[in-house]
Amino acid sequence: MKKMSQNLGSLSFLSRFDPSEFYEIAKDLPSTIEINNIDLANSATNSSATSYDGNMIMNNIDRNSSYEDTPSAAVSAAADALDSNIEIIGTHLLVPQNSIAQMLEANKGILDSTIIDFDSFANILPTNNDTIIIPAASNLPSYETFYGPYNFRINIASSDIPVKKSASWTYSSKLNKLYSIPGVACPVEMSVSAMPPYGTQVRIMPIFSKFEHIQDLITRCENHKKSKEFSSDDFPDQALSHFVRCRHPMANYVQDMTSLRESVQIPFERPTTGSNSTTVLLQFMCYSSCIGGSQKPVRIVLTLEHNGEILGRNSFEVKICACPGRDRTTDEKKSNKEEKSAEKPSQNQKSND
Amino acid sequence: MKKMSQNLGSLSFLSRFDPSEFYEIAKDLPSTIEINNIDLANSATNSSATSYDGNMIMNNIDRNSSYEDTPSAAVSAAADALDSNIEIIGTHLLVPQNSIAQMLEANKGILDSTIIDFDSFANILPTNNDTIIIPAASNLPSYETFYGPYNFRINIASSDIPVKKSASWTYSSKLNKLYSIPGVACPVEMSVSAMPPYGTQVRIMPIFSKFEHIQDLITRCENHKKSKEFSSDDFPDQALSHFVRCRHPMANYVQDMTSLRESVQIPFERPTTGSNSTTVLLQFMCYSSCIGGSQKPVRIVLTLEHNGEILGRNSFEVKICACPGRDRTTDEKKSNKEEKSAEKPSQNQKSND
DNA sequence: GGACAAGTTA
DNA sequence: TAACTTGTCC
Ligand SMILES: [Zn+2]
Ligand SMILES: [Zn+2]
Repeated sequence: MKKMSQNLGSLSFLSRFDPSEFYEIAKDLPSTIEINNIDLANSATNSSATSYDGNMIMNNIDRNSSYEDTPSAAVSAAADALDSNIEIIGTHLLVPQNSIAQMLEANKGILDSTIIDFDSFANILPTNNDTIIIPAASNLPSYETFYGPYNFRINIASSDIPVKKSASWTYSSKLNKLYSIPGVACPVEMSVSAMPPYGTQVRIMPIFSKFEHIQDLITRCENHKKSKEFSSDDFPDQALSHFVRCRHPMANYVQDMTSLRESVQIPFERPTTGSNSTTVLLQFMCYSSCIGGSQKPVRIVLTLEHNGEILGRNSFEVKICACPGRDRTTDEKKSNKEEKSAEKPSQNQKSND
Repeated sequence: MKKMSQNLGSLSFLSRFDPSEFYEIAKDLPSTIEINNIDLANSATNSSATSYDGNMIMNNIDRNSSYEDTPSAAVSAAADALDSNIEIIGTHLLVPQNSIAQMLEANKGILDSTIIDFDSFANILPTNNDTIIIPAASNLPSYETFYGPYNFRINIASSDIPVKKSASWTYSSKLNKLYSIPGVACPVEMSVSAMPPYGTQVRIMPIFSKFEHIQDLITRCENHKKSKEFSSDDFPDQALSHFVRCRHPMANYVQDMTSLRESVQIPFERPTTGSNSTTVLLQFMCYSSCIGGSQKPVRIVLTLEHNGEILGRNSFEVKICACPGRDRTTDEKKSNKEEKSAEKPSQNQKSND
């Protein structure tokens, strides 16, 4: 447990951090932080839902967490945090800038190194009982795009026009959304500008992208888990309950012990000579309607990881359905219609992506 | 195992049997019959799909069967039987009249008693290898209406007109079809003209009514079985997988060991003084769409039983759905439309009920 | 690929 | 209760 003290003044440069720059600091952040005695209710920032300027985003690192409570306790802790003007966006904690900034300002001396080691704070901070426990990374995953030091990117090749109604999968680059029939292998290309260290892996994890559902786990429905439909027998038993499968001989189906989230890991491999991207084949083993339907959009998050450090992150939305072509056309028509009606101002706008 | 011989002449009165009359004979029929050496391919009767006149219906009795094979073996045996001009209707075996009639004619002497004891045939029949095994009652259930010696009848009270679109259940007497939201207790009235013997029970069993699906088992889908939805905790564990629940303190949730079919049994109770019917509350624990959808219509069969003997049988179709009122209206409109178009002859008519 | 069926949302 | 969503049939 790391602790930080309060009332430390202002460090405005923190609000200009972009995610890639923040990486060097964030990669060694602890996954759980206690903040002592910060009077969050008095923080001036009342951030709107669409603009986070003036706030500091603290990136949670996906590693073994010291947050040992049950998921429901985590949710209630998260609710507490929200009540205190701390907003949770993916696995990020959005804390009013002046609070964090003030903390850091008073301890400028220890910010000289390029990597902020929060352990350094341990001995200068008081401990008392009214602490806010911020949930760990494993409870609230992020899908924020983060190319990282190796410029990790993904691409899904799709013949956009015309949309083949009968295709078993199709990708809308306009919506960054993949449509597929369950069990169909969809190719996702990954690229880096430089080869990451040996042992780097790609984790593929499905999450609900809306904040209201982001804490819900995604797993196959009981009906499809029990049925042989979509299944081939060249998958390990662990894959049975996983919504996402990866057609890779070294695919490793894991479940995080703390968050209970299921994901697949594969080694990151150098592209074959002459190509500048590696293709991974993903299969989705339930209909979107099995796991929440249209009101719970699903995102597939690919993270480049090395020894638990996040080296990059990309994501795309998926809809697994019986008629990918039809449903993509419907979505794109609706999107076009919304764009037109967005030209005249309306107060009820949702900004997706 | 009972056996019957061949080439026995004609007994035309058998074709005039009605189900109630047949009861006295049928109640002691063995559940498995082997027919030896009958040249079914040469039987003259080529019964049409809509008329079974001129055939004899043998009622299978629901008791411990000597048919010990797996369900799939039973299905293939049934298919063999069908190939041989024996048709299966519910748990009834439809055998060309001349075959059975000929068998019985040659053994007229043993038909003198009011109850035909097929054991009497045992010593006059040859045994050899080319036998047809007819599946037992437990494999193919019947839903044929049979009021029986106690005039067992059911009724579902429904305010027919106008159809309340928002009702949680509604009954169409025109279609003899109950529409209900899952988990809703629907009242079914049972009546008898005389009180059956002590220990008489009512068995409630769901079956698919179409011949193509009648051998399929009906059980709750895995999703609803695992979910707490629709469930109250005042039901025993055995009820969990049952599609039909009965709100009766003595309800007994059973599964037939041979057929694997699930059903609920309750004691048959005398109506409260002043009433001439007993009401039983039934709950249906999955959507019809969970267990096959519109192409697999479901019937609820209520049988009055005493020591394994069938004393009466009634049934009604059910559709368990989210909008009972809407779907009933749709069905009745369609039914009206079909009635009109049925006035000009068409060869593709399906006679339901 | 159109039309239907049927759970869900508003 | 209407409209929409979305799996399934034809
Ligand atoms: Zn599923
Ligand atoms: Zn169900």
